Amino acid sequence: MNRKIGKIRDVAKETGLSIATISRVMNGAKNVSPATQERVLDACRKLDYLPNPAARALSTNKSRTIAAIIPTIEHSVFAKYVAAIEQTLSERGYSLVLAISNGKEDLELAAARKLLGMGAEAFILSGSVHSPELTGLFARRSVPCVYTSIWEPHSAVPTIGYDNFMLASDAVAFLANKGHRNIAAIHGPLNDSDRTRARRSGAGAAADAAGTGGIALRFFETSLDVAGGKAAIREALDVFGTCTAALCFSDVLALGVYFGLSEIGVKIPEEFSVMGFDNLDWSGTVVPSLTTINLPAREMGVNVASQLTAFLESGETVVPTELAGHIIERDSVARIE
Amino acid sequence: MNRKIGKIRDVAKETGLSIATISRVMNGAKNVSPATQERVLDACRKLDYLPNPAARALSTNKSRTIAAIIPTIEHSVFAKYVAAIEQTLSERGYSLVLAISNGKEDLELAAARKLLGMGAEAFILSGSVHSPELTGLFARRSVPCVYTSIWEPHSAVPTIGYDNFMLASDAVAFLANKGHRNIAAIHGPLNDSDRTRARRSGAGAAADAAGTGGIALRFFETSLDVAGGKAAIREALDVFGTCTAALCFSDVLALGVYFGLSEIGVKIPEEFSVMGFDNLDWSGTVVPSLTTINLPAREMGVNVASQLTAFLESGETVVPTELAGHIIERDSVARIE
DNA sequence: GACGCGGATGTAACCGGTTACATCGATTCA
DNA sequence: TGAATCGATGTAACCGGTTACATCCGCGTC
Repeated sequence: MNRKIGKIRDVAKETGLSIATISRVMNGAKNVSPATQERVLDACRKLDYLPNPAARALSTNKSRTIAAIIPTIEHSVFAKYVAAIEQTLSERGYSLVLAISNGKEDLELAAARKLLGMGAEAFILSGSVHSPELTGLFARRSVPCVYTSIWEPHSAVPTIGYDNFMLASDAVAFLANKGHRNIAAIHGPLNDSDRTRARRSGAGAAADAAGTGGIALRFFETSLDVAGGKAAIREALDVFGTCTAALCFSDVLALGVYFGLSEIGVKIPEEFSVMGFDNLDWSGTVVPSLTTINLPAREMGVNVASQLTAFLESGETVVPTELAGHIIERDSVARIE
Repeated sequence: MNRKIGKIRDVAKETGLSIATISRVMNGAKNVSPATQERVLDACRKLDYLPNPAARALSTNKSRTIAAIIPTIEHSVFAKYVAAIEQTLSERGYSLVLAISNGKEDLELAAARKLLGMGAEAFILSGSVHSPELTGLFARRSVPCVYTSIWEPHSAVPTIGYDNFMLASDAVAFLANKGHRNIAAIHGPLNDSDRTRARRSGAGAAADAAGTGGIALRFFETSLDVAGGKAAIREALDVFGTCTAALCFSDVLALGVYFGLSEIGVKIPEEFSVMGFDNLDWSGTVVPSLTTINLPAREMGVNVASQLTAFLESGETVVPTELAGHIIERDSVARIE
């Protein structure tokens, strides 16, 4: 035990007050005289006192720590989202513990156990597909938990996010409306993400809905990075030569498509149209600027963090929330007849 | 208090053993008979018992939590680095609490206080410039701490990272060697980052060293994102029309330069050379592939996390470590005479 | 048979806070 | 003047683990 750091008893001794009073001051209780308060605060400063978080957590049964388990933090929209969560939690005096699952259910479960065993009070997960053990674990301990990046109003666990099905469907409709009839949809690994699956279904539904004179939609699965996009567009052009547009389920993939096309001298949008998903910070800057779907990543982070802290503080139940995404039309999609 | 969740006393009751024995089993102590161990483990499973982290932390004075305060998590090399830290800590049974400082000293200090007051046992900071209060705080409480992303062998606090001065200097030498005499160096906000300053000095030193028939190096400060790079190259071309190469202190900036040049129809590398810094995962995929400097972000994360946990576990002092960065020559820099 | 020894287990103090309840002095009111 | 009230403060139990130390038991030895 480090002798240097002051404990509450030391502060009590220093001020001649009881530990109860010190504790009251530290927690901003109302019934302490201003004079005493001042005295205590001074002593704290002098002794460099900081309440022991473990002791505090032990008696209050609150750790002021919230865990987020995300599939990845590298590239894509997750970084933005995590930053928003961190910021918001921080403002409210909570900390964020982070775990990365790489989209694997078993890693996610292990991470959850670890974080639970580390005192996390609430969990932020991505998507709605999780190991049953995980959900069981949370249920038994009644740990508050929310699913994000998706919108499923009837989910047992509240969701806060956007409707991936609808957005993808809108995207296809948008392209169709521009005259595109043969569309390559490029997406990341399917079994890692129900968001991807939802987007795929949504795109498919829109294509089907187009009915007669309908839309040919072909899916191309690839790795979720720039190289993946580049490889996928090459394949698409190869096996689906009639396609005139690529709908990428991430701006990162779209960037790969940009370079894939640049490499073979195909001009965007004159010769080929590209549409993204995410609206990452650079997507308006690339040339041509990328038509994409804005996902409210920051907003989502703020919302989740606020609701969860509100719940923990005052029991306000977290209400499932759909955040609007919308198409941002820029220069990468051409109208064709 | 939630009645559902089992406490150690419940497990003791269930098995008819004492809490000491339960505790021993939970901590893998050697002197428990295999039979008892089995019995305890069964009971734990049955009661869904997980040791209370706060209680554990209180008596052992260890939280198994390490804090990292980083300037940003969005774009750039930090995401990769954070992912590596998380993974490594996770493997060793530690958790990562994350705070984002946006490069502001006061935010950093506030974050550190909060994290300290939340039980972080060690701190990972970026760069070597921090508020004196921060360093004082750590010193008084003797909280282990390491500075990363930089290499300063004589720093009082151990550094684990790469030599930004040297790498930038190498980069300029590399360009000079390719015949470039007029170089625009594009970098992010100066006062946010001593890494940027170190790179700037290094580049300057290399330019000076070139001596007679020397190198004209001009610096352009911009925002650290794709748009920043795009704006900066435009400015550079404007006020420094003789330059033949841009050295970007981040691949993100280089990407902006790519698009800035593409917009005005300047071909890379035939008409203009571009060099990056970071070696982000996409930098080999862009067209033309980007010549850049590989920063060992992942390696750095692993190294920091391992050393810190080793220190906390067994007191092994953390040894300052220089990680090698190196130039990756690809296609974006041309040799000119 | 007494002794020593070592492995398995139990007892209880302790970690550093929070908080219900008790106490105390001053003020107010009948 | 005595009772009731109230605000400020103190006392001590409690949160749920860990761990030093004590105990107990079986076994080999002399």
